This record gives sequence, C-alpha cells and structure tokens, in this order.
Amino acid sequence: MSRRGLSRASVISAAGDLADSDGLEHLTLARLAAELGVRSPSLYNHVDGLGDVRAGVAASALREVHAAVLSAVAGRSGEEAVRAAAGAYRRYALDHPGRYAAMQRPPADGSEQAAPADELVQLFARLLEPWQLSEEDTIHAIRALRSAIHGFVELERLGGFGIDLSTGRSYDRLMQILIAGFGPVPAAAGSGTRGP
Amino acid sequence: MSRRGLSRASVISAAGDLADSDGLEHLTLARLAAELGVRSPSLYNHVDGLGDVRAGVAASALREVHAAVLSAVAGRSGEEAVRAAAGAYRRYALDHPGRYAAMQRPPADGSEQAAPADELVQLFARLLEPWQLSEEDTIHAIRALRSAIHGFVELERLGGFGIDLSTGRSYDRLMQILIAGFGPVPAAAGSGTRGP
DNA sequence: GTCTCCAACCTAATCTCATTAGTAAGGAGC
DNA sequence: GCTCCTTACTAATGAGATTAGGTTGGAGAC
Repeated sequence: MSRRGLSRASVISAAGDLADSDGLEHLTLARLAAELGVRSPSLYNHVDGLGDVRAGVAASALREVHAAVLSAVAGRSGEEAVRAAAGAYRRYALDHPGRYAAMQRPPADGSEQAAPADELVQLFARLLEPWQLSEEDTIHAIRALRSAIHGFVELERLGGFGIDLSTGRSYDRLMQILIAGFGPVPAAAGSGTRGP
Repeated sequence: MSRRGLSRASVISAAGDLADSDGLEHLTLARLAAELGVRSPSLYNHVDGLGDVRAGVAASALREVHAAVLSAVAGRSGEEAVRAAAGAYRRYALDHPGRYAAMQRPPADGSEQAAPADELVQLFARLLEPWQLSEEDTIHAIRALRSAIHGFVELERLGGFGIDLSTGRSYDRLMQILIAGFGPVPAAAGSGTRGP
C-alpha cells in the first residue's frame, strides 16, 4: 500500500529503542513490524532477518559507545581520561540497557560489529599511553580495564548489587584501584588524549 | 509407554549438558526432550516449562560454582585464598559455558537462584575478612572483586580477547592489582578460611 | 503527460517451538 | 486381582521466523 519511509537504519534504530524499553529478549520481528506499522515479512526488504537486526543493533550501539567515550575524553589525559571514559561507558549501558545487551553477543567473524569493537579497544589503548607500559603490559592493562568496566556494568545492569550502597562510589573505587595498579605516570601528562 | 527414569534433577542436568555443548540459546524443550528420548509435553511432568528449566540450570550451576570455590579455598587464606577462588570461578565458567551463561539471567525475586547466589557472595565476603575492612569498604571490595572476575570471565567466554597473549597471565595480573588495592593484611593470616 | 519498471509493501503458506487439554498405561500398595 | 497415581502419550492452539509470490506507488525515461 502506502510507502513508509523505512530503511535499514530506521529499522535498526527502532529495534534499538524496542530493546531498550522492553528488553533485548523481547525484541521480535513481529513487535518491531507492529511498531513500524508494517507486516513482519516487509522487514525483509531492509534487513536480513532477526539475526541481522540484532547484529545491526549491536554494531550501532558499539559506534555510539565509541562516540560517547571519545567525547568524554576530549581534552583529558592520564587518570582523568580513564575515569571519564569508564564513566561514559557505564552511563551508556545504564541509559541503553537493550542496546548494551545486544553488544555482548559474540560477533560473527568479520561482521559489522568487529570494526567498531576494535576501535573501542584501540581507544582504550590510547588512553593508557601516558603510562608508557611495555607492549605486553599494555595488553594486560587493557584486559584488566575492560574486564572491570564490563563486569561492573553488567552486574549493575542485571541487578546483581543487592545492597543499598552507592554503586557510583563503588565504581569510582574500582577504577581508582585499577589505575593505581598500572603504576605511576612517568612524565608530566600533556593535555588532550593525543591532540594538536 | 515405558517408564523413563526422569526426574526434575535429571531433566535439569541434561539441560545443563545441552547448554554447555550447544549454547544456552539453543536449549529448547524440543531438543531437550529428544535428548531424553521423550516428547516435549512429557517434560511438563517434571518441570514447569522452558523458563523453569533455565532457572533450574542457573540455580544448579550456582550451587556447583559455590562448591568449586569452597573446595578451592579449603586450607587457604588471605591473598592465596582469593586467588584460588578466582581461579576456580574462572575454571567453572570455561568448563561450563552454557551453565555459566544461565547463571547470568536476572533471578526472579525469591527464586531458586537467590539463595545460592547469596551464599556465593557471602563466601567471597568471608575471604576478605583478613583485610579487616570497614563494612562499607568490604562492600566496595566485594563489588570490585565480583566485577573484575565476572567481567574477565565473560569477555574470555565470548571471545572478546582477540590477541594471542596468555589470558591466564592477564587474569593473574588483574587479581594481583585488585588484591593490592585492598591494602595490606593487618595481622598474620591464620590457616583455613575460617575454622579448624 | 504517459509509460515502464522496481522497490517496498502485501497475503498465504510452512516450519519450529512452547504450551495446554485430555487420554492411556505401568506399577506400587492394598 | 483391584485401584489409583504418576508419567508418558497424542492432538490442538498460538506465537514467531521465514520463504514464495503477487500488487502497486511513484520515480525517471521518453
């Protein structure tokens, strides 16, 4: 009948909204189609099935997280930058639980998610440059940082912290411990992550 | 027809095996029933639907993790005990990916999972006793420990560590940083986690 | 202005799965 | 041997994904 203004991007975006509001596990093509005022087979003109929708949401979320973290570390360096990055990451997960959940599915090899995921890791790697760690230590440090951030955010998102004590403060403490564990920053920190 | 020796426990156990081998997302009543040589409606004599199966797998996995960690810390205390606990936890997740994944679903309030989950947290709390932290600091420390362990294990399980560098060593480093961050152990550590 | 063509929508049909209702039989206790 | 409960069954319903094939609005060619 009438032409909707659907596109892959708009379908993925609507799917992300649905995942955030109803939970990723309730994201179905049927609901998505209803939301878009269309019958579910029609979605196949824009995406390649439910798996593709989820992959698209994941890739888009990864790009958004990357952008949020990048924006948060602008004009900051060293410990301050790491804290800002961690904070932005957590904020995204809290604000977009469904999209964050989609990010966690293992990406198919060479998938749409692989590139933005790599970029995000590279960004964290750059934040650690001031510490001037060896190549191997840098890898260990990034893994530690990613693990702590991801684990905390995931436990918080899934309601794993039962006790009524500020989770924000717990997060700060965790970051403080990790950063301290990376050792002292050798030289005086410059301004900006890399900048002009 | 002939009586199978099915019970809730055997169904949940078979479900756990299926989740470990094929992935939690491929655990269906249809496959489970086929595995057990039975038609899927017959499973309802032992469990209350797919949701109940997943909850049962989660609760059983939590009990197994608890047992594994408990066994690992026997006769150990302080830093050594924390390392052993973290190691046992990781080992379980690597050996039983489907069961571990099932554990991560948010438990319904007052569900079968709640008790073993609490016990596991309490166990970690006890491991931190030698540090004699304040009540609040203990909570922050447990959250840090849980976050780091869970995050690392989850990233490793989902294949998030692309680079070819020992993940075991990364894990050791992470634990070392965290433990150091808890501060020095005040008194001489006793033997055992608690008792004689 | 009319024609052509294709992308974007549709309906119909199939398949897998979960779940409920109602039926039959094995075997334990009497 | 009889009774009854448990456990398995078949049948049926309904949700959802996906494929096949038809229809049409409207953009661009002429």
